[in-house]
Amino acid sequence: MSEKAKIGQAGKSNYHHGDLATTIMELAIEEIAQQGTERLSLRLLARQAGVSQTAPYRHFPTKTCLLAALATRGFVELRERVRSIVESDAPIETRFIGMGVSYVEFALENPVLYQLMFGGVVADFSAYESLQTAAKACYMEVRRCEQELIAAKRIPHEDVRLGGAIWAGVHGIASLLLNMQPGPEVGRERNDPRSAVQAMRADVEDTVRILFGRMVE
Amino acid sequence: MSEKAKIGQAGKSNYHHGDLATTIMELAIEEIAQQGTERLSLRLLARQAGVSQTAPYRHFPTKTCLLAALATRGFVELRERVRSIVESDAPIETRFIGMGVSYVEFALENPVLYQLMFGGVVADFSAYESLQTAAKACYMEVRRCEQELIAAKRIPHEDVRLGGAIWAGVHGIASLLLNMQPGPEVGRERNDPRSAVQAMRADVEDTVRILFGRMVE
DNA sequence: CGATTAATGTATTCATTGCACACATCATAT
DNA sequence: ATATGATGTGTGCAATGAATACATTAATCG
Repeated sequence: MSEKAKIGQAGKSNYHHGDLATTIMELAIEEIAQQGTERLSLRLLARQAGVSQTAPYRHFPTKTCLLAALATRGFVELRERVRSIVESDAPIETRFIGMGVSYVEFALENPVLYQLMFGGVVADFSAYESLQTAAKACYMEVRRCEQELIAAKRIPHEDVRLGGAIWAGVHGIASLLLNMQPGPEVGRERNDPRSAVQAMRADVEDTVRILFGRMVE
Repeated sequence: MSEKAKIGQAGKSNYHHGDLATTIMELAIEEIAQQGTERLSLRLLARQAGVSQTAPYRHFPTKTCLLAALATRGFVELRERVRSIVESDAPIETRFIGMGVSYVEFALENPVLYQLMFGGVVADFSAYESLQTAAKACYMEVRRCEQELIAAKRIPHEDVRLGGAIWAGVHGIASLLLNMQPGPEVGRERNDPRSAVQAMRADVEDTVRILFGRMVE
């Protein structure tokens, strides 16, 4: 069972690719990063993978299915990252801020995935069950962090919307950093939104603290 | 000059449509709301507008140009709305919270526009100058609100990232509300992210206060 | 072992799309 | 009135998403 994975690896039969699904996903990420979601074409990915033009459809019956799969993977990975922070044994204040920082960092490191998760390209989340459960699981980690804050009596626990507000905060930072990227010519004007964005990126932790300061101190 | 607008209005020549550009934009919004950005087709819009299949290209040389135009309009309208709040003569605390609320309300009322503005579909903002300046102008209103808060000595004014953080907050709320919409079957589980989202939507103002509470009190 | 079967990839086909190009028609300003 | 620019039309083409039928392989089980 451990050896079966290297099927098409060393120029063998060449009929079966070995792991087309993940290969397609990886190529897709690259392609989206350069061309955007609109111009992405399954056929091109197939060509790049050195495989029949319709082979990818075996794994992703629809272009949107591919995008949804990518988004799902994004939620899984983000959850993993957030969890590793929340479960560490630092004081809750540290973990809380750290969670926010690592959340934003994930977005910065995986811009394509993050955009797919929240960019509305998939439109109907509920049409893809695994996507929906992945998103839910991801949120539950954030929520867990919130619960611990409450338990530590640092905040009044009657705030039902607190979990959402926390998520909104980190998501907002991440989304802005991704979407308001300064072009090659960096505007240095006083009121240029991009300069604010630049400042935020320069020190994500500070930005998180500005937003959540009251909750932890 | 005031009568020239009703050109193709009352079943006249029918050759010139009168105002194809805005008609296409409006149809596009509807279509995107139902089908999503991917499935949107200029040809379909043309058919719906009762016009040649390639006519829209006269106004929007590219599909992405149409999307960019929509996003631009979104920024213009959002700016207008935010400004009307910020410029009123209520105390700054009220205007600040009100700004956040009206920002979120705009997103809820214009989900398609908002998604186009921040969903990353347009990818290269800097390729469309009017879009970029509209976005900048929009941010400047938020920023203006921030400056007034600072002037009122309510917050330490050395926070360069404050403007960005404020924007991130409202944007995060808006984006989450749009993207985590509960499906027909409303999850009532304790940890369902959608229940948090529902709570947020039920009272946007409270949510805004939770996030920005410290800044205004 | 050897045959069955499910997983995976291929070949072919079709309607639709984005977009380019040349042409038609109108509105207006000179 | 007429030249001119803005707007709409018609045709055509390459590329796409996707459906269908077929080929090849790997794994299972007698």
